[in-house]
Amino acid sequence: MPVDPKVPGSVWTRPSRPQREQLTREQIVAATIELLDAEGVGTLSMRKLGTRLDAAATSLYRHVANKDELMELVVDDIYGELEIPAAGGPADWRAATTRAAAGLRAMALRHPWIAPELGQAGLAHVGPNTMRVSSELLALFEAAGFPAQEKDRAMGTLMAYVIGIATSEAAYLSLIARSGRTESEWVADQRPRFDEASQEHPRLREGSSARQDVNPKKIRDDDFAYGLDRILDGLAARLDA
Amino acid sequence: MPVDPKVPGSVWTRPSRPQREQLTREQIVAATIELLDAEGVGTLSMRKLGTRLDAAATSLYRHVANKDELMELVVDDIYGELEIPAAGGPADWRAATTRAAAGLRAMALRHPWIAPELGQAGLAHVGPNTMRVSSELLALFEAAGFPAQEKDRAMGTLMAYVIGIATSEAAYLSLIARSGRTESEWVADQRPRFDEASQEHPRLREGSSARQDVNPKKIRDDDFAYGLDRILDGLAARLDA
DNA sequence: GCAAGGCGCGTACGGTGTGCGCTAGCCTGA
DNA sequence: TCAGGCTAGCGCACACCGTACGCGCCTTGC
Repeated sequence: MPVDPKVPGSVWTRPSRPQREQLTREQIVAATIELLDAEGVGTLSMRKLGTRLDAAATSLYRHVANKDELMELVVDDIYGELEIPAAGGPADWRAATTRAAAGLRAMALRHPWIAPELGQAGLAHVGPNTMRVSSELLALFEAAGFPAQEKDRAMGTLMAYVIGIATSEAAYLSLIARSGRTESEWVADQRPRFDEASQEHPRLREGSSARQDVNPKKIRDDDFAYGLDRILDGLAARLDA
Repeated sequence: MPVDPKVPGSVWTRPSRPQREQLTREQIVAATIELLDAEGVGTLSMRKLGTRLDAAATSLYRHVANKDELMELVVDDIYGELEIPAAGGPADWRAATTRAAAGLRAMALRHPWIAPELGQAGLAHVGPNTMRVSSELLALFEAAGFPAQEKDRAMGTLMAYVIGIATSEAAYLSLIARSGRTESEWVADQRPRFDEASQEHPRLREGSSARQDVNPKKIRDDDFAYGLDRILDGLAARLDA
């Protein structure tokens, strides 16, 4: 016999509300990040998030205006993980910048779903951590000796590069993760398919076949470092002029 | 008197199928691009796309495996718009690369929804146009004199930068477009909000307030050119060594 | 001891992508 | 010439989605 939920049980039989501690914004953000890390951005839903917090989906809306705003909060929270080295003198500018860039990339690879969001962020998001990171990065370029009109551009160049490369790395790693294979296995699996597709573009094959036996993670690390070094070379040259 | 659609009208009264010309993959891709250009990626749905083609949403699935595959086709189709200058000698390498980068950025700004997709693409998509563009770009770096092990990396560096910067530009422009204002109006509107938010990070304000009265489009163009020049400087230096 | 406000929740609405199986027209082969 | 199979479009249905709304409980401040 189904009970009509409209008519609550008697005061005696009905348990008092399970005394849940209140939902908080921090809790919601933290749970969202766990869920995103575990399953990626495509399958995040307010209902799943609610379930994970033992709450109804609609309860979340007391603490967060909507899903987009939640994503903004989440992105800013992740930026909180980032430590930018303190600005030293012009001498260690390059080392500091390199470490900052590596930290940003590492952050994006720890949370592969975040890279596309970072790209979207730019001027629109003005969360506290985002601003702190920007400000600290800017300080690095300032200490390096970039004039006021240029430090913004120098930073923008670096950020565009790191976000760009991290986005494709993250997409690639997510794809592999979904396939259930290791990176090396996946690369080996895909080679015939890729070779066939690139049959009429032999130039595309050279690079990949030359590095066929190298650990793919090392390739990615080296590629990242290569581009970063070139960009810092270019910026350093500008500094000397 | 409502007609039960389960019972089709008699053969005589029921019109023969309206002789629509067949749906084709090309048609679907073209319509998708129109829809995306007009309304952005967030509101694209298979049903809307069907309506635009005078077809049921489910009919599209005869020609396209699913929405993700459709997006891959669309991305590759857009890559078809791109003309990469032919590889000349080492002399005009820099000019050619600059033009290629500008073309890629222009493409991404013409179709602001594409930038995030480009980031995701990387190795996963192997459409014909994508491969042609990669191959032609690679030829540019080869002609410039980069050794076989390095031309891939040089290209990757450039692509990461252009995609990174275009992604945030595109996101920003889409935001403005949705607000219904012009870019200059929007910038002026946002200034107080931004100033307040950056109160405790004065460094963030310097750059933006210094350029307060410059045409924002020109700022974006100049910023892009600045980073591109630095990167090409860095790559050129490597070439000389 | 009571009023007010904050919070969680049930329900509901208008979407989404897409699997399934029917139908009708076309092409093929006998 | 005609039967039979193949194909493309479609209606329906399913399992989701984000989120507006309003009810009632619980806590807080007086």
